[in-house]
Amino acid sequence: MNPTAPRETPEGSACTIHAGESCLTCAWRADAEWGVLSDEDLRRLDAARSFNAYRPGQVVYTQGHPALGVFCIESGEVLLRRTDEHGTAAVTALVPAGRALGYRALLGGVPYEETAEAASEARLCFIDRAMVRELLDKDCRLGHRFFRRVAEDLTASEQARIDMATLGVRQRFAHFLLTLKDRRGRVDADGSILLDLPLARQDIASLLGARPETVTRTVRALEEDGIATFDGRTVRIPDLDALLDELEERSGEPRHQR
Amino acid sequence: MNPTAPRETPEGSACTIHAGESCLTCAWRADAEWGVLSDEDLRRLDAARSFNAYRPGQVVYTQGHPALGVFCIESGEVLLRRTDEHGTAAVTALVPAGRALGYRALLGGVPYEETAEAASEARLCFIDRAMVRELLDKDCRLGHRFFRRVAEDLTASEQARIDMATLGVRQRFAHFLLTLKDRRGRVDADGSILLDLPLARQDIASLLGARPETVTRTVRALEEDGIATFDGRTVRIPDLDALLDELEERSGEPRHQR
DNA sequence: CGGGGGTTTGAGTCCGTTCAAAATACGTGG
DNA sequence: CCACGTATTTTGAACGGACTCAAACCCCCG
Repeated sequence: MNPTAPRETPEGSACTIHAGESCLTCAWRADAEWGVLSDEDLRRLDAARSFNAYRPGQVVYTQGHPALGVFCIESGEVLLRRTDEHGTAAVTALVPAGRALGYRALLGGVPYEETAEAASEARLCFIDRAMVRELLDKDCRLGHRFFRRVAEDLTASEQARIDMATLGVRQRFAHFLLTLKDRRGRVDADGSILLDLPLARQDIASLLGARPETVTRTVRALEEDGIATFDGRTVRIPDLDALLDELEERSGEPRHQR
Repeated sequence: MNPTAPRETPEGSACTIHAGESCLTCAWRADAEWGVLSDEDLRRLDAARSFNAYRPGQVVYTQGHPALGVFCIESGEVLLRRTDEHGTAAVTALVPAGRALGYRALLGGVPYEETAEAASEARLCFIDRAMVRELLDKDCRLGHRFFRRVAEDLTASEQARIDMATLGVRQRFAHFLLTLKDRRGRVDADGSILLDLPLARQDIASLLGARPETVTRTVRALEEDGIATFDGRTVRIPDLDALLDELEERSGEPRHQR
């Protein structure tokens, strides 16, 4: 269950930079859980946190290890990978910048439930468990915010389960592209949308609950239908409406009752 | 989104019984979230709560309605049914006795995310939102307990997603039977295990992420292989090991990395 | 006794998988 | 900077599990 021993500090040898943004001026302050804290508490948070840069693929924390603290994604995206008791591994989420990581394990008092690794170049803050606990005790609202976040995650996970049962791979992939578009989509000179896939094909497949071969074929099919063109990890979407139409066509859907 | 107007009291016309178990002597006290409360608080909880009986299929609360409070399942089981924005309905969980219901919406400050209906004959407690809030404010540990519960639910939901992608219907069904066995399994005179299915075939299918026809065929296949026999809603499992073996055979499993 | 929903059964189809091999991308050391 | 070995991605062909559709069946209830 616990292949390697726990460590004292965040894993990997990412260099610690003390020059990171202040929590008070953080771009994500409004959305982040910490946003409920007073300026004074934020300053204490500021002083206590450390700041690290990660290269793509670098592990942030490992499933099964005791939770050392909470991470915040300042920039980049982080992949969550879970291995169950049968040894089956799957990507469970691609977490966007601005969100916290590892709070579930820390607040729940359990080891990390998944391995987190940087999907792209990423910069993360790390807040030690002692500081988190302290802030949590001081201001109950912080706990509420984290509760809300988990509740949202749960809703999202249940929706993913429904989609898995209801939608085909093509539709799930289209949905994934739209999510990416909202996060990191750019508009090209000719008006078409550009975005980069932050994941290897394999990991996209795992996230979608499909095999890599199927993803490849789906990509080709979308290209042949003029929905999108793929060049390496860059995707071009000439007509957003065409992609949106993909989601509507729910082929064989269970009759919704009442 | 909100088909009917919210109501003042728990839905349906279940008769309120004041003679229910006291929270202090509740069989689930040790497991339940309220277990962290002091005897004094438990007495206040006792006084404030109401107690209702539900017939199978009766709605406890409805998706989209504002959260009025938290329910506790004293006996019986409750089905959670979720309808997404496309109108696709799916059973998301079968909640066993001893667990709370509706806390996610209430604590998260959002409307109920799903419709809850009694799967079997059930007896539930209802705790008004005002009382929940009061206890929550007074004792932070209660909030922690609920956080833990949602975190566990999330882990379970993610596992279900993985199972959906990895396992066949037959294995998912076998897994479902084993869950039921742990909850409500009895041992017959001849040593075989007996249990009742608390759900209609349709709902089992939905919970498993399959069609009713497929469930029927799976049932037949299990009977032909001597794993279990089905008589209406009663299931007989002559050899538990044979059923357990079903779970091991993960046919085409994604190579687990590292 | 005649609905009516739920369940079962059958036949045919399709989507996604499996397996195997070729092609491409990638990182590393020379 | 190029050559090489490895990992990933792509392609092809064949298979199979679960789905669709449609009809028959059943049981419960009025």
